Parts: sequence; C-alpha cells; structure tokens
Amino acid sequence: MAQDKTSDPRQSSGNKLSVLRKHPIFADLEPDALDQLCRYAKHTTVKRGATIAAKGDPGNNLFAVVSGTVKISSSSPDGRNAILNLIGPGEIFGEIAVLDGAPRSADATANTNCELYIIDRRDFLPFVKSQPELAMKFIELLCGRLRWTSQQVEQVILQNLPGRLASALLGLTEERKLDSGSGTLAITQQEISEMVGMTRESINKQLRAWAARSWVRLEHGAIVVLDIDALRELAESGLEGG
Amino acid sequence: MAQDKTSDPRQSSGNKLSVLRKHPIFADLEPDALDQLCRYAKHTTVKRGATIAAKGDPGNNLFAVVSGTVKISSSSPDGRNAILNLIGPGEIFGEIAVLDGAPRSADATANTNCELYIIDRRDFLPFVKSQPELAMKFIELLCGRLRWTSQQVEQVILQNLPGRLASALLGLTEERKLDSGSGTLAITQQEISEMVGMTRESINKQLRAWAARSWVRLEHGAIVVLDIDALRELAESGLEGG
DNA sequence: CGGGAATGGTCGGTTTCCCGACACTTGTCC
DNA sequence: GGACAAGTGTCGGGAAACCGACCATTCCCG
Repeated sequence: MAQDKTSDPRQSSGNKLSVLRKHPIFADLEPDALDQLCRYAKHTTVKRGATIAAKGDPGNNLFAVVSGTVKISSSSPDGRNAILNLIGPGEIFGEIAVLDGAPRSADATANTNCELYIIDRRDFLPFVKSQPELAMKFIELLCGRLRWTSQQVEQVILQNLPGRLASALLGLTEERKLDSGSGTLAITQQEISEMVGMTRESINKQLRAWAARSWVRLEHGAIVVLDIDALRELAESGLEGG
Repeated sequence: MAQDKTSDPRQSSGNKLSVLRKHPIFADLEPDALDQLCRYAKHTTVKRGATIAAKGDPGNNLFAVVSGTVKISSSSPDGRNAILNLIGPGEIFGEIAVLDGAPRSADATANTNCELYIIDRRDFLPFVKSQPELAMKFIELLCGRLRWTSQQVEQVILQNLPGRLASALLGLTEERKLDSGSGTLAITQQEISEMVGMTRESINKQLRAWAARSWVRLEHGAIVVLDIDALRELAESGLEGG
C-alpha cells in the first residue's frame, strides 16, 4: 500500500508528486508550485471505519484520497444517518471548512482502508491565494459540488423511492466510484438506504423487484447493474417502477 | 422603483455604484474595479412570474437582485415543482453557470416584481480573473451555498414533515428574505410545500396544528412565527410535533 | 475452523402522506 | 364593483413507507 517511506523525504516527495498530479485540481500547477505542495502534504493511512473528521470540528485540514473511499455523512440525534457523498481516489474532500474557516458541516469516515494526503490549512490557504489559477480551479470544483448537491435536493423532492433509487444507482455507476468493472457496485443496501433517505427494507424490496426483471443482480455486499437504460428511463420519468 | 434612468449614464452609474457596493461580494472591491463593474452592469426590471433564466440555457449572465425576490426552482416532467432557493435584495444568483460554463441547472423566475442588474459572462469572467480578491469572495460565496444545500439534503433525509417544515420556517425567518418585520413571512403554503417536498394539504394540516398551539399565526399569503423556540426545538430533535 | 459480526431477506401492523375533490375567502385587475 | 384568479381550509380513501421483529447467509478475524 504505502510505498513511500516517510523516513526518506526524497523518495516520499517523488511519489507524492506523481500522485498529486493525478488530482485534476492540482494537475495544471507549475512544477515549482506542485513541488511546494508536496512539501505540505503529509501521508497517512486510516483503517476502515475510522473517523477522519467530525462535524463541528474546526476545519484545519484538506484531504486528498490516494486509495480507498471516504464517506461524508451526518447523523441525527435519534441515530438516523445520512450519507451525503462518497469520495474516491483522485478526489479531495474537506475543502469547504478549509476555504471558509467555518466548522465542518459533516463527518468523514473511512469507508474502506484508506491512504490519504493531509494538508494543513495554515499552509494551504496562503498557497491558494498565491496561485490565481488554483483559486479558479477551486471555483470550478465548488461549482461541480453545488450542481451535484442541488440535484440531490431536486431528486429527493421530486421523485419517489423507485426514481430516487434508480438515480442513485445511475450516479454510482457513472462515477464508477465503487465500480469494480462491468457495473458491479461494492455497496451495501444499508448504505444505499442512507444515501436516498429510505429504510433498508424498502430498498431491499425494490431491488429484488428489479432483480426479478433482470435489471440488476444482487450479490453479497454488492449490486450489479444489468440494464442501465431501464434505470435511466425510470429515473428521468420519475414515476412508476414498482 | 427604478430611480436611475438608463438614458442618463452619469446618474445611472452613480446609483449602480451605491447599490453594487451593498452586495457583500463586491463591497471590498477597489473603487476603480467597482467603477468598471458598474459599466458592465445593465439595469432591468422583470414582472412577477416572468422567467429570468431557464434550465438548460447557456449561462451567459450573472444577476444581482436590487429589489424583489427571485425563485430558483426546477420541475419534473409530471408537473411537480421543487423550490431550491429564494434570492433577495443584496444577493446574486446565476453565478454557477457563469463560473463553470455549463448549462443552467435550474429555472429562475421573478417571485415578485424585481429590479435586477445583469452582467455579461464575457465581461465578468476576465474581470474575476483580474481580481484575486474577488475570486476568494466567490469561493466563500460558493462554500456558503454548498453548506446551505447540503443541509437541505440532510434535513430531507433525516427529518419527517414536522421537522422539515420547522426547519424551513426557521431558515426563512432567520434569513429574513421574506420577512416584513416581526416574523411575518410573505410566502404561500403552496410555495412552502415545494420547498420541503410535501403536498400543500399536508403543510396546511401541520401549520394549523401549530396555529392551534399558538406557535404560528396564519394569514392570507403569509405566516407569522410566534414561538420560534418551539420550532427550533422541534427542528433540532427531528422528531414528533404532530 | 469456529464464532461473531455484518449483510441480506422477510413479514404484518401501523402511521404517514398522497391524491382528488370541493367550498370558501381574499385579493386583484379591468 | 364585479368577475376571476389565487390562496386557504377540509375530507376520506388508498397507497406508500416505516417500524420492529425475526432468521438465514456470508464474511472476517482470531
């Protein structure tokens, strides 16, 4: 997993460089700037289930995912849980609190064992301000996030369970965040229920109805999307599908 | 209403200056930059109900609200409607499509008669890039939007009707977007239902239950919040309240 | 390889909420 | 000032989803 040894700064820096360059937001930085960024980035690994950041904390760090997936979620006093986003390799998270200085608005936990880079806010904020191009990149990133989140609100208001579930499966399939090839999504039904805001039972019922139609195939801890067009049609019409 | 006459550039520019300076995002600009911005901004008025921008359009304009309120919404094929945001005086909207170049993700309609400034993307984008401070302001703006929208997703997933309704009323009261003093919200029950994603009937039923407890008072086309603490408690616990 | 945790599958009773319909009030525009 | 639109109040049937309670299976870790 962690091939760079923190005891060897030279090699560490070299690996960091090649990894950070794959993150779209840093890809176009000048070599000097990228090098500077590498010096700021600290390498870490976290075990599945571990808390990376908690709601309400000061946002002192920006995170970049090297491997694994991170779950952004929030929970209510009565134990219910809402999954807001899943962050995969090549993506960053925790940028909002870093950029605006307000407390974290959600929890971040390791959905699988993860390899991360952590960048301190005190290093990063001046760095962004010194790189106008990077600021524009962040504006684009935030715009994308906003589009995604607004669409979620839209779907949750306009669509019923089948529509929402279809939309969620489509989103996961298209982004390939959990894709291990040919439409296999490594996600539990419990997690899906927390993404769309319905109970696990309702999700299970709907999924098996679709499995009977060969739209999907259910495996343990995974869902295989077989007929993506059927799901797309259902998601777009927003109706029916029981 | 419209005190600046477009036939008189001098006076127009003077008024624009004082108005644009009230928008937090432009407030800290250098006088020269602000002056430049005024030259870009075109003044317009739109009548209640008129479409300002439509979903799918290219985002060629940034809008700043001078007076009135604008409704950001999206509708499904079967006629259902979702209100995503309400924009009041001193706020801007339409910035996402301008900043990232993608099509508009929602409709914008005049909720009341409105007075707006319109700025062309071709003028504005180079302007932002030439003003590093402004880029940071936009980052903060987008972060705020993202926090608000994420919270909406959270609420819609975690809370039931009473909780969501209470949260919506609290939000509207605290932002004072529709406030005409002492907690009076100028909003119809139909509109609230489209904000929280429930039917008007359900909203009406819940509101009258609260009116019976003197938590709110219902007027024609308006809601007066009487006991804000009761609503806050309900919104935070997320439970009960029938 | 064995035990426990995680995940999936299943079931009715109950609640919530939608749906369609309608009467009444208020406001607005000609 | 009168017609019409917009907004509110109300009702009951029926569908959708929750809830709590299970057991079966699979996986993972010691």
